[in-house]
Order: sequence, then structure tokens, then C-alpha cells
Amino acid sequence: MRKILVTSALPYANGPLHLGHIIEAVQTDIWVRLQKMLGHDCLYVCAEDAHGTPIMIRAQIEGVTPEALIARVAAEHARDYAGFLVEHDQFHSTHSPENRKHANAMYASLRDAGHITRRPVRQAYDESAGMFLPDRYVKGGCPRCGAADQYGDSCENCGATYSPSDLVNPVSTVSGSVPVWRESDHLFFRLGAFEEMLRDWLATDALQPGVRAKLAEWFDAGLKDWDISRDHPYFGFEIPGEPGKYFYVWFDAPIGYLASFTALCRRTGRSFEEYLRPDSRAELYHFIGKDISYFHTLFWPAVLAGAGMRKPTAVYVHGFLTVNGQKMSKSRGTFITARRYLDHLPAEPLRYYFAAKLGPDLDDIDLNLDDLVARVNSDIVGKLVNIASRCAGFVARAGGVLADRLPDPVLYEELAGARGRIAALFDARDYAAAIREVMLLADRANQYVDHHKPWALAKDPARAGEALAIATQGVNLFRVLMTWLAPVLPGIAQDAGRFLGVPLDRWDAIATPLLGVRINEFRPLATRLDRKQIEAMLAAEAPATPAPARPAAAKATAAPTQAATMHADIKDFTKLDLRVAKITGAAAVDGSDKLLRLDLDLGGEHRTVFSGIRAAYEPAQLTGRLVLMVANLAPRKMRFGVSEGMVLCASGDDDAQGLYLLSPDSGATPGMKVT
RNA sequence: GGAAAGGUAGCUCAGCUGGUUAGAGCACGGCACUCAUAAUGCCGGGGUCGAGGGUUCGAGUCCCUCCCUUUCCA
Repeated sequence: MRKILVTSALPYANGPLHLGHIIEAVQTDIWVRLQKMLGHDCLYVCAEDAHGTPIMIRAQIEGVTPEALIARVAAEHARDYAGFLVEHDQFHSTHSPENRKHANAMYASLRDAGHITRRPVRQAYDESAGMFLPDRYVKGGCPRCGAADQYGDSCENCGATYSPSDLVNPVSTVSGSVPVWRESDHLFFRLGAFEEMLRDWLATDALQPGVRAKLAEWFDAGLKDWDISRDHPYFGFEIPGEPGKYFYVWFDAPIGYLASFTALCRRTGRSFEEYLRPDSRAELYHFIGKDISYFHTLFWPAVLAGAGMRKPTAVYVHGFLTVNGQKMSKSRGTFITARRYLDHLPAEPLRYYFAAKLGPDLDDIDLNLDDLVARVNSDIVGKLVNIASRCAGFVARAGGVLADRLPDPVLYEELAGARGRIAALFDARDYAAAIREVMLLADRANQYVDHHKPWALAKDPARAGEALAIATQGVNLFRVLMTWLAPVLPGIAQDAGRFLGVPLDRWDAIATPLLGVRINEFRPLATRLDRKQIEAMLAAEAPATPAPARPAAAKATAAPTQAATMHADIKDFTKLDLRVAKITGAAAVDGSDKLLRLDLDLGGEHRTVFSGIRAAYEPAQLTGRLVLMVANLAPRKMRFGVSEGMVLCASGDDDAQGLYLLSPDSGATPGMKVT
């Protein structure tokens, strides 16, 4: 039995999943489900990618610990994957004991074998925040075209690439201060030592032609050492024997595959060694997007080999997702999170649509929303499910039991006999070709029913048996087709299995038709999509990622809140002294189940405020975060002391909707006026 | 800036190493049928294959230039 271990890329734990994540997860999930149906021992593992500066900073902005942030995001991710019927055998985290153990051990192997070197790196340093700044956290003018407000690695205006020190008037996006340049020692992985091994690996069919070409370019450019350490403060694993230095997030991220698998092994009693030792006969596949092929086709195999483990059997790279022909865009409303999609539409149509467009190579995939509706309605409802729907009545009226034999075994074999070919197309990840073939055969089934007209036969009591036979043939053709789509449409396949009285979970089960058995009442297996659902989704505000202020784009359809009833003039507004404040301390108030006592720094001035947010926030989460406050609210004497202002929160009509502190964007400092 | 992939009917896509009148599904028009979630079947209109050059007896398919789209660049 083939033993197969499959991964898809780890989602980063600083934000929600969007459809770009989902297409990869769906591609992987379909492949895994196929292998399982074929009878192989196939496992699908994934994990949260939980380390790095962006997580640390995001947590600061939200006023929570990194651990709390990644726990929350992990729960959201798990919910969204489940919503799209993506079934992991193990879902873990890079911030786990297993990952620390593997990262340390692999690093030690590399170091002991002489693959690690050390040299100083000059990097932007934010003195007020006390941290080194990744390129993306320095902004400034492009040194080539002069465009303002560009990231430290490349210019979005002219496409130039450079380093942060080249920027004109660089600014830290963490604190808004001007960064200085500081040197510190970094650890490097010496990739060049693995060139020959990588070239050999490249010669196998582990990689698609497009990826190979890309690799050849990298070889030509010369393999550079890879910087795998970052200095304190950093959210990650401290490197053994290197106080104050941490593994770079991209070093321990792919190791997360192994950590997740280790957790699975412990849970199920499998042998990690059997899969990862250099001479393992198990297969290891990574599904990834083309943006991270560098990490997976150079560093990762080299790290594995350097640590005495096997290399991946293959890395399968897919293209990017565009929506309606364009890059997903927040301002156009086409930046679609998984949650937003699921709030308005069912998952399986999208799984089908992605499958119908996914090929074996790196082409980008376009999600055309009108096409989605048309295609799903006509293929799934109009063609496929229709076969069962139109035949079920004849079987039911004849007593609910299928005929004892097929009237057209040749046609049955014509369809069922294609199973090897279709499995091969799915296996080669040419889902689009597989779907085309299945739908062509679905047409044959509808033609068959149409040609033999069971409804005419059923009218003649003497020929009622013939009508049942035709319907039996139709139901069996449906079973064949639905089996093939089970990896793509697992929920519908499960319902179809209930209708047929047998599960559609084995690819070869269709070698023999279903005869002489009772089947169950037919219930609609899929409903049509309505373009209105698409429109509703596009109109919905993307949660958690408010669109940038752009009045012209504001939808007139946005429901006005009841607050917009009374006008305040500018004088009313200027009476309020709104300020940015930093919480320097927070504690529960004895004798009150609602209040927290907050110590606030207003840029030199200190205030104490009692705030009724105890139900929504743990005091420990709050220290250090920035909030907005009304600084000139008349002091109010309370039982517990004097409250010298009020912090601002958003809330719904009732407590159940929660309470949310307001924060300024990064860059604001305590004491700034809000106007 | 360097590089890759793509530009084929209104829409989404097939067209392998160049070879008879360029295909499918959807949409559209006509007919048929009524079992089925207004589903299905049959027939049909519709493309100077991004533009321009070139190689060839012959190019959507090879070469060059340009335009557009998407993506990647440790």
C-alpha cells in the first residue's frame, strides 16, 4: 500500500483566510480524497504559521499577547477550512513543542555539519520601539523614481528593488520614528553546499517544467547563503546557544509540516521515521503557491537533506487566484475572505468551479463570478443531479427497488470503464480535464434517458418493467459520475450515497453496478445559485479589513445606523478633547464585576480611568496598547476612586455583540489629539 | 528593471511534437419532449485564433518585433 504524506502551505496567523488560501486547500483536499478513495494510505497535514515580526506587531496593535492572537486566528482558520470541507488529518501550529524540538534538532545537525556560518548584518533599527525592522516595516521615497511612501524592499510604482537603506527619508512604520542603522551578527545557512544535490533532485520529476526553469535561473545567479536568524525582540524560538537570537519565521515554517506530522504520529501510533528517513519509501508532497517556490524548492530540500532526512517526492506549485480577471482588490470589493464567501454562498459550487479550472501547471486561475453561477447551475444541477432526479420517480413508483439487470451493460461499461483514465487525470492534477471528461459522460447519461423515454413506457402497465430498467440504468450511471466527483463534492456525494443506500467512498466500487437493491427517497442534492447571492456578497463589507477611506466608493446601499439621526455641528465636536492614550496598567476593580481600572499615559500626563469593559478584556491583554480617550470629560467620583476621562469603545445594540476598544493606526503616539 | 505564463466564438476554456472546411460547455435562435430543481434531447447562427512581419508546399501551432493581462524576483 502506498504511504503518502501531503501538505498545503501554512496559513499565516495574522489575518483571515481568503479565497487564495482556499483554492490551494481545495486543490490539495481533492487530491488527498482521491488517493484515499483509490485505497492508498494518504495523510493530509497542515498548521498555523505563527511566528515572526508581523505577528508580534499585530498582537501589539490588538493589545493582546502573540499567543492569544494566534490562538484566536487558528480557531478562525479551522472554522473556515471546515466550511469549505477541507479535511486535514492533522492541523497543528509552528508555535508548538514539536516544532521547537524539530527546529532545534535540525539546526543542530546543520551546525554540526558545518552548514551554518555567522556574519554581521546592517539593518534598520527603530530606537523608540527597541527593535530591528524587516524591510517591509521601513517606508520612504523610492530611490529611483521618487515615489513617496514605498516599502523598504521594492517600489510599487516603478518596480525597482533595493534595500531599506536606499530609501529617501526612511521612516519606521512601527513607531513613526526615523530608523538608524545597526549591525548585529546573523546566522546563515550555506545553501551553496547543496547545489549538486539540488541539481540531482531537479533532474527527477519532482518539479513542474515552469518551476524547473525558474530554478535554473536561480542556479545561474548563484546560490546565496540564507539568513536564518533574527534578533530580539522576535516572536519565535530562541536559537539554542545563541541568546537573543531567534529562528527566522521561514526557517521553522516548513518544519511545521514535520511538527504537525509528529503530532499525528503520536495520536495515531504511526512512525515518523518511516516517512522521513532518507531511504523512506513513503511519498511526501507539498502543495504550494508559486510565490513561495523558492523556499520549498531550494531551502527546504537542502535543510531536510542537511538534517539527515529524505527530500520531498514532489512539490506541486499552483498559480494565483484572480477575481473577474483582476487581482483581488479591497477597493473593488473583490478581496473575498473565506468567511465572507461562506456567509452568502455554499462551499461546494466553488470547489467544483476551482476544480473545473485547475490544471497541472502554474497558470493563474480566474474566478469569474457570473461564470461560477452559470457553470454550477448547468453542470451540477442541470446535468449531473438531474440524472438522479429524473430517474428516481420511476424507481419509487415501481416499489423503490432497482431492476435485477442493466438494459445496456455496454453503455455502463463505457462510463465505468473510464475510471482509470479519470483517476489518472485527477492524480496528475489536471482536474479541469477530468471534469470535462466527466461532464461529457454525464451528457451521455441524459441522452440515454431521453432516447428511451421511460415516461412513455410507464404509461403502459405491460411495459412498466421496462421503465424501471431504464431508470435503473440511469441511476447507475449517476452513481458512476457522482463517485468521480466525490473528491470535489464530498457533501453532495455523501447525500447521494444516502439516496443510493451505498457510500460513494471507493473508486473501484463502480466496477459492478447496483442491482436489485432498495434505494431511498430522492431529495434535492444541490440548489441553484442566484446571482443575487453574489451581489450580496460583493456588497457586504469585508470584515476585519475596513476599506481605506474613499468616499466615492462608499456604497449608497450601506445601511444607515440609527445614530445618524441628529446633527452635531463642528462646535459641538471641538468641545471634546479626544486624545490617543497608552494603557500603562490595568486591573480588575474589587467590588465591581464590570469595571477595570486603567492607568493611562497621555504623553507625559497620567490619568486614571474606570472603564466598564471587564466582560470583554483581560487586564493582562491591555497593558501597552493604544486607545482613544475623551480627555476633558468632567472627573467623576466613583465608589472606587475618581475617573478622569473615558476610553472609547464600539458596541452593538446589546452586550451579546461584544465590546471593542478603538485604536489608532500604528505610528500614533500617546497624547496626540484626535481631530 | 529582469523573468515567466497567458491573449482562440458574447462568457469560461480545449486544441499533443505545424497538415483536410478551428472544437466543447454556457449564453443566443429554432424544433421536440414533459420523467426531472423551467431541468433534458436534436438542429443552427456566431471566430481574419492580440497586432505586424518572417520561415514553410502548408502555421492558432515555429522565429522576430510590438501591444495588453496576470504573476514572480531569496
